Amino acid sequence: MSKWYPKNGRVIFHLDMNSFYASVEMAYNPKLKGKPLAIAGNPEERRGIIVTSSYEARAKGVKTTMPLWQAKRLCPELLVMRPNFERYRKASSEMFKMMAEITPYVQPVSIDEGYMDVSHCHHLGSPLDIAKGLQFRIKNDLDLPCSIGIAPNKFLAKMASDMQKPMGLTVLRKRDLKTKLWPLAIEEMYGVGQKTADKLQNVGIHKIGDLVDANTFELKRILGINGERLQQRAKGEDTSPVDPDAIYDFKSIGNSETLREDTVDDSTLTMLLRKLSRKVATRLARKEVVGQTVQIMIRYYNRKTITRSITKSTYLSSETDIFSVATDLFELHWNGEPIRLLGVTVQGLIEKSQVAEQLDLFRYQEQAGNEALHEVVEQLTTKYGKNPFQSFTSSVDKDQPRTSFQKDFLDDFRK
DNA sequence: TCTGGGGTCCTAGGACCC
DNA sequence: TCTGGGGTCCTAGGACCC
Repeated sequence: MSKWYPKNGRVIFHLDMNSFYASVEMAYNPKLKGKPLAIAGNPEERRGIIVTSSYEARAKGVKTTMPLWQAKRLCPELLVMRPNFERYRKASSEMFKMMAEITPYVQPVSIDEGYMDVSHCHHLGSPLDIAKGLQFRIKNDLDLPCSIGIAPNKFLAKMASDMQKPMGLTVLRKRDLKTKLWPLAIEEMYGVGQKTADKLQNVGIHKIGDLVDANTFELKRILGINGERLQQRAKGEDTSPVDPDAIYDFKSIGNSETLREDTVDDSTLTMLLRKLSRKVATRLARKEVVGQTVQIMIRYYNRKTITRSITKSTYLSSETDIFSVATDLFELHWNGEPIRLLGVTVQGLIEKSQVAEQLDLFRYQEQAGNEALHEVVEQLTTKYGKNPFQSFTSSVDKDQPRTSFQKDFLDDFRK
């Protein structure tokens, strides 16, 4: 049975839904099938952008993040819908359910993609058969297309799922790297964006394969720790585990909004801050977490963006508290120029239930600490006839020379 | 008529402590 | 009179991904 599985090593799937939002809409309304369809953030707004588009739209040059007006110019017959997140969430949870029926080692990465570790699924057949079955079910039951990459680690699985779309099944083994991975352009590599691609091209690295032979010190000099990691990945090495719990320890919750028009109007900006604080508070409450740091983001008319944050000594989660801190930060740091976008984020999150525990622990430590300190001071006072700490304070305050009493104490102390 | 909104991770400097 | 080095926390910005 285990003939298909490596003796040492893992079998990882990366499942990626193809043009997910558009595909879900087509599953709901089959009349949309075969037509150029785009999902746009806010179709009525000037500043709407393309979130996803069907393959028919892509054929006309429509791309994700393209401003809507530009997409319509390229493809005048483009059908545009606004996102319907309820539908997408439902389809997503059905898809993850099907994955979880195969193995509990499922790591959701976003609404439409996830990793699976099927290293121990011998009883279900070969990896390729498992992947085929999963892809078939998702297509048959949900009417949604997906691509699956099969590889010995997450990075290669991710690259593999990208190689054939839509409805691709791609196996990428170590022995396939030379022909399937290394010839790809460097900007195709997961983890390499425009900036990194520019830096790498400047030193003659144009293909993923070029990374393999590159000098590691040189890479580290240019890209920091990421340079080393990219090289490891290019060599096909990635030990990061499939972590089903990764989605639970989120680190921040934030909301931001681009205004219809750039503005300096105080009441508009205050209202928006209030609205964003409320949204964040609602989401914190739903997840039953609280946070210690509040961050605001201001994007000005010229797209220059600043963030300002402050960490409080207590945890907060209410709309009132978040709004109050956000307003303070805003008033302190806004330079008065027209604003395009505002954002409010709460970071340093912990579970609500942990706050009480922490508070108890803190009280305990404080109390224990105070008791211990009192004891020490008492002992010292007995020994020297008076509290040495007090005289230290006064001598520093008044800039007086040390008394012989303090010298004694210090000598004693340093022993 | 340019370019959304949700995140994570890394870096780097300064404060502060030991 | 001049002085180390490591660790952690906080803050701001940048790169990347979906």
